[in-house]
Amino acid sequence: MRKTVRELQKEQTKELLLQTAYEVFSKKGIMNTRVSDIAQAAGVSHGTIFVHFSSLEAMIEEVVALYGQKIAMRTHALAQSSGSLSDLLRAHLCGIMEFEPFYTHLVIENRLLPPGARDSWISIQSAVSFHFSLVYEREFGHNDRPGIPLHMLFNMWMGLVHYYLQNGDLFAPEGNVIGRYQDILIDSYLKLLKGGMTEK
Amino acid sequence: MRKTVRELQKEQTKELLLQTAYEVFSKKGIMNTRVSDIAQAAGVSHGTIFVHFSSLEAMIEEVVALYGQKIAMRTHALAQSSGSLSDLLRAHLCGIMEFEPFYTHLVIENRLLPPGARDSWISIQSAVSFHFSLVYEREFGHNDRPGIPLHMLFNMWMGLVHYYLQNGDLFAPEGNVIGRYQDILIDSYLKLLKGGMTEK
DNA sequence: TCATATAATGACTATATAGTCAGTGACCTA
DNA sequence: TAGGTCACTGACTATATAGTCATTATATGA
Repeated sequence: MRKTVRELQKEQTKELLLQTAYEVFSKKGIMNTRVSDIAQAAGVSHGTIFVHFSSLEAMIEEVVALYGQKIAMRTHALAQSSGSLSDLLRAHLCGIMEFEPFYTHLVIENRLLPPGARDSWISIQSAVSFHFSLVYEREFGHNDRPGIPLHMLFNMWMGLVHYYLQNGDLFAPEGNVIGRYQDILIDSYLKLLKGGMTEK
Repeated sequence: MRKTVRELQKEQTKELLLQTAYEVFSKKGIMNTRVSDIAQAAGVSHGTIFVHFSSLEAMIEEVVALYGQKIAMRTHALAQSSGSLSDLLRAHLCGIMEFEPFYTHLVIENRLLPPGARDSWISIQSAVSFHFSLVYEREFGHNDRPGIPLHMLFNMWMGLVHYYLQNGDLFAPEGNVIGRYQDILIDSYLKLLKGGMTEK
């Protein structure tokens, strides 16, 4: 059955709301955004939001799910062409950089978001973890760092990156934390990792 | 001039409010706590809070300043007796562990707190940074890790620890993240650090 | 063409909660 | 001991804001 104009416009409006919410969240933070902020930015009335979402929480969950998936997909795509761990880390940071303001608010607020949003957040991490393990074992095997579990190496990388994003107001008040620090982050991490380690 | 009973009781009440707020914050999180939660837990009326604090924000700032200082002092004390970096990291984690629920909420919420509270949070980090640099240079000098700035090594440690605390709901749902992971955290970090590095 | 369905509207309601203030009784001091 | 002071009370106010719903205007399709 063909789509009527109405159905099409409804979809467009919802699309508009999701994207507008993403932009407002990126700028103001998620928990600091009011329904009216989004309505106003999208140029629709307050009530329209609730035509498309059952509640603000539901809307947050949907926005985070949608853009979380975009982030994961993009990271996935960039990671495909990574031969080395160095490439992968750079791909990871590139993926983040494309969504940096929003991603940063997820880093800052993820524990305070509705449950579904936190789940989406965690699946982004999982996607990265998958590629990290893959590339790491291809490059080094898994016995080169006896006593340090692979997941710990992954957690160190994530911890480092998120630490910089979470404290972005100190590290790069203009906002481009990744652009400014990606080289030193990757370089330092790899030097530490490879200290005394032989490649496969 | 001697203190009157009144003055004394006023001080006691304020003390009680600060400590009660600390406890409620530790349990419920800071931004999720209402004035009435604290009043009820302390067994005073709602209005009493505002006899002692000009606003909820001011109260939060004062609580975080007070307990932030306690944490810093305690860490300082524990770090004094640290001969090696290993000792220092353990001291650091011990210091955190004594305040773990509250400290965890600072990790999770610090970017959303009133400005003064964030300042207090940052000074805790500074205190740790100071000891870290001191012990590190004593143990290794500062040329053993060419190409990795000392502050980056510090940020990696902090990033790792905070990553575990921030995701404590995944790592240790019962809450004792540090107790459960301190050995592996210290061990992994030091192994990574010392890979191929000679001591001074 | 017209009766119906529905996306959008925005005024309205319900609720949560920070902060105020007049009142009270215990303490203070002269 | 008497009048004043002040910590404390809790009902009250002000405000912000999520969510509702009757109404409107437009598209649908018989």
